[in-house]
Amino acid sequence: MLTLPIDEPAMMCEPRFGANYPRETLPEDLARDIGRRDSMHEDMSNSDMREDDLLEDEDLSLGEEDEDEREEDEPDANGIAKTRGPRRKKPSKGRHERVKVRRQEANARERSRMHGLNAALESLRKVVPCYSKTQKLSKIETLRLAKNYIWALSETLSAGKRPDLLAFVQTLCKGLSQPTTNLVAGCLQLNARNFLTDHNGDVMFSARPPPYDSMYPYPGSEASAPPGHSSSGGGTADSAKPFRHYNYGGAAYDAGYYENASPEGGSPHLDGPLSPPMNFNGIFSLKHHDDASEYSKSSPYGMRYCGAPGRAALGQNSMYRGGGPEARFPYDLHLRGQPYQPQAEMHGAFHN
DNA sequence: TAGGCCATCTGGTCCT
DNA sequence: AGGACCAGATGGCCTA
Repeated sequence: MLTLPIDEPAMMCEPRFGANYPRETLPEDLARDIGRRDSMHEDMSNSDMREDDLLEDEDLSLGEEDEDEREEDEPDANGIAKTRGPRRKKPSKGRHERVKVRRQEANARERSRMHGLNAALESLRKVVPCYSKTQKLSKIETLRLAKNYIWALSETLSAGKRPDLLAFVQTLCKGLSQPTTNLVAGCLQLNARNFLTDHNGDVMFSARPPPYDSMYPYPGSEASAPPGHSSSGGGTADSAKPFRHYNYGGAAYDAGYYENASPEGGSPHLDGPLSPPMNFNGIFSLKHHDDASEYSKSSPYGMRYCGAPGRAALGQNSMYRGGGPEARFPYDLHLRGQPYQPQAEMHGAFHN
């Protein structure tokens, strides 16, 4: 046989994770993954090795010395030595090995890069609403939700007044898939059917969230509506329609609070020197709570945003405390010279 | 079984 | 030359 063993350590492992990617310095999961990949690499490399076989056939016909710099003219189809034009260098075995090693190193770098990207994405998952280890948001949904979250929080600051809960959640769910929308709604103990879409795909309000209404009824609301049964609140035919995700193009916002453009329309206008409110929403403080298990334990949805320890979900600072529809958000803004703790408040509202 | 999601490989491009 | 980044291709896994 002309081929080398494809699982030859010197061929497959040593160059691949040599100077640049020592296996022992890799993250644990990456090293494990690489180990798995190495074990899988036999069949994965088969195509390469078939190609390698052909190349090595040529190489063997050329001999062992490096032929990269050979100057002899190769005869053309008529047997006449070509003296002009670009000469096609046959890859020598040494050159081919170097190419292969570089390719393997590039693959390892690319894997590492993608793992870093995924790690960053995972950290992003932890600071947007509805983090769950068991039901992870997809990459695209994580990015969309993060964008909506930033936008909604920015709106909260720029508006300078209490936002409407449903409008906030609707903003969060803009453009998200239905499962993700349901997830967000579930995190906040909302029923997704409460923000319905009309036949144009625009989100419409049909009812207040029954769980909150039943616990903290608004004046005149149907306090007897059973929690979790949204259709009983609205009672309309629309309320029975399956929830569809937000339509980006024609978003129907709560006119009172989200009167600006959609998240797709760019950052909301801010009067301050910085466009987005920086370091506002407790995201950074969340870094101290990387262990989401403690949150998920107490959550009926297995998520950390429902009933975090040490915080009364529906207590004094709850967004659902009494009052009218304007009093449904958990915090007051103290914009001028007053102590202002929006981080903790927003954290409590959406990271409980 | 189709579709969604994901990890990985791979070749190209750009930059240092 | 080599690394970072990107996008296309591919195959595996999972779910409706």
